[in-house]
Amino acid sequence: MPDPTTAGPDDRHGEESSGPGAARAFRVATLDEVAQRAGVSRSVASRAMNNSRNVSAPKREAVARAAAELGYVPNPTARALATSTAGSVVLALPDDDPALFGDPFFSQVLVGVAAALDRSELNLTLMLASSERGRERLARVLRSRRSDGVMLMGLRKDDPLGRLAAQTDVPVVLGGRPLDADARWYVDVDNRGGARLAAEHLLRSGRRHLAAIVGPVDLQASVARHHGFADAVAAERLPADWVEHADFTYEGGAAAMTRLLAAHPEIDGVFAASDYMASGAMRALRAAGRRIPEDVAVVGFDDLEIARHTEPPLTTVSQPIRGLGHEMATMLIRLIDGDTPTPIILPTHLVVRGSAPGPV
Amino acid sequence: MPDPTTAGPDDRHGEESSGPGAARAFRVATLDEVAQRAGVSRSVASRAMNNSRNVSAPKREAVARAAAELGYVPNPTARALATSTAGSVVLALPDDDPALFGDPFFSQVLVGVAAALDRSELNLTLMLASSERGRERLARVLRSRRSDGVMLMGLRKDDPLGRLAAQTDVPVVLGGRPLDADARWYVDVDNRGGARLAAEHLLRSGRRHLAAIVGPVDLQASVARHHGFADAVAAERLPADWVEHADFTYEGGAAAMTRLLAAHPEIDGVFAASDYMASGAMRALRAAGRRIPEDVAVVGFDDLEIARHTEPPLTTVSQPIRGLGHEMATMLIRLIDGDTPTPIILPTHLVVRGSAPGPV
DNA sequence: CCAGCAAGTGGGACCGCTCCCACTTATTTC
DNA sequence: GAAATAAGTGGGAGCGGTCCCACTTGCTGG
Repeated sequence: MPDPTTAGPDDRHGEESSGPGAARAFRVATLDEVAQRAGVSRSVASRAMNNSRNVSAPKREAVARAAAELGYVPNPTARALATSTAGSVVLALPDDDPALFGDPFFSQVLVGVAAALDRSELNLTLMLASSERGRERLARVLRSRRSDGVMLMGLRKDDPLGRLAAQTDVPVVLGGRPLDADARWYVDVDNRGGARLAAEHLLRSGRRHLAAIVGPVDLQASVARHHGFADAVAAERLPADWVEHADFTYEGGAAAMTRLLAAHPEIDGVFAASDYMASGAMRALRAAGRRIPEDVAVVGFDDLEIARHTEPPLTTVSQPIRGLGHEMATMLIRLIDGDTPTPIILPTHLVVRGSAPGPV
Repeated sequence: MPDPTTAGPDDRHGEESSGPGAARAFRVATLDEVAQRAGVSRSVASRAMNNSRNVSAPKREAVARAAAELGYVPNPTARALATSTAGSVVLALPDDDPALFGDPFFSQVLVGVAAALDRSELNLTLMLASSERGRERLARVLRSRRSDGVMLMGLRKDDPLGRLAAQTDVPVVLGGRPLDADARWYVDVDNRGGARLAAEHLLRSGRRHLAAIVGPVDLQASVARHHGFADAVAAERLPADWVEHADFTYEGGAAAMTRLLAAHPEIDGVFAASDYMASGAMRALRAAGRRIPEDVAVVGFDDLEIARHTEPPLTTVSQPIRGLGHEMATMLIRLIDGDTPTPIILPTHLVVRGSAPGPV
């Protein structure tokens, strides 16, 4: 009866089993071994490890001791198979998006997500899903229950990722709202309100010829910021159509500014829907001989680090980027736990710096 | 004998058991069901799916068809348990490091890693391991074989992460070398050579009073850049000790520059070990009334986007950040496959812009 | 005194896959 | 033509957990 589990006294927990030469195959202890050492059944050991009920104090302690001595670490894969939960969530996003990757935006989201996940036992799997392969992988992961939930960011209009996520039975939390589908669960930033704040600030400081540089039309955040700008300008019965689209990049912002100046030389205030674009716009303004803020005031959006380092420092709309990640993860956890959270809109606020000082 | 596998004809896969609208508890098909539908044993089905040998053409095809019809997706967890491989690797790094998170550095590494992983079947798990909890989690993951390999970045001197990684039997690839331990497998950038390039460029353009702003002493990359600077300056028998330390941030660079100016007003060239610090130094120089590059030339390191947007644009040492991530992942994959790769040092090169033009 | 109950215990059936191995059938080889 | 070899097949034992459930106990209460 060559049963290794009951083999004999020489069966100590395998520090080292001679592998086939290359790598040492360190065999970690299993629950069976812990149970055996503690003199209890595997069931009891399992209950003790998960400290659930129906384990007497002495046995619970014996198991704890045996586990410690053996350096036992539960095998998450086995647990995952048995419970059919993965123990991990995925964060999926396109990797070719300058709005996400051109700056510390993404890193900050990640830090927030990781912080929230840190309290749970969930691991974070990252999927950059812009390539076709990447998409397929995400689809497979979603269908195979390899993950307990998904966070999706940077969704554009008609993004196949959205449809993919809608088809799965795994909880999905969106970062930002999609333009087309209406999502059940999402965390967004008050883009419209923030943009309105920016435009109102310009108006309040006496600017009367406002232009805006906004992002691509297939991003909800972009459209919302555009709306916010228009809200404020229209409220003053000023023309709200001095608007150029760019791609959230520095160069794009500069080019848009140049176009705006050509069309409307009397511009005295600019709202750019990202700090990078604002920064580019400032270069274009300087190149055109305009002084900032004397001739033209500039307000950005994001409050990235760069905003503190432009010359003059950039007045901008601050959004809680880490908070976005944190709330997304928190919402996902609640969803996984069976709760029914409600969508969250995070507040934005204006940070006034030199590029657009307030009314004196 | 109540064997569920041969239970009866009413045992079909539950595709249409739940309504089309409210996707709930969708039971995905198992290999058993595929096998049954294809009229073969599970063994054959398994072989067919993994297209290994010993499957006749007709059966292979039957399995493929059945799998397609059932929308079969293999359960990675079960596979992981059976093969005792995880199917994923982890990228671990501290999340409180401005050198990693203050700029798009980290995102770029990630894109490189993801691109390399995209060719394999490996998933990427991200662990931000600066908190004590995070460290413990990483340790558990390493011991539980939940991961097939680890990439470690941003290791500082005496970092517990290093010891943690050394104790595991899972392959470990380092991004950058640690200062204390000597790593088996790592991918690094030629920091020393790059810094030398920077200093030599300043010298070649006629600068004779060089200072440097370098990073913290517990980072190997930082020390190496310092060395590279010293190499070049010492070769010209010029003083190589006009050096201040900062923390890779803009503010730190500005403060260091101020200190340097106070100590050595005759400075006519500055090497800053990061673009952010260079950018801060430029602000300090302007504040002190120095013209760039007429009075003082400035060279940075990294070639981040910001370098193109400073005024004047920053001459800097370009390093292949995505390449770093890509090579790390590639090396890890080779390690997992049982190969024995050799450490890699990626080349750096100088990008000349306005802040330090070349010799005329 | 025995049914009734709660706490505690361990046997064993899963979870869904891989892979070894005994076995059948077709193809060589001497 | 028998033996050896190759190709194909499916049974079944794991992988390392979870968890249901039948089965002791020790107490309570009628």
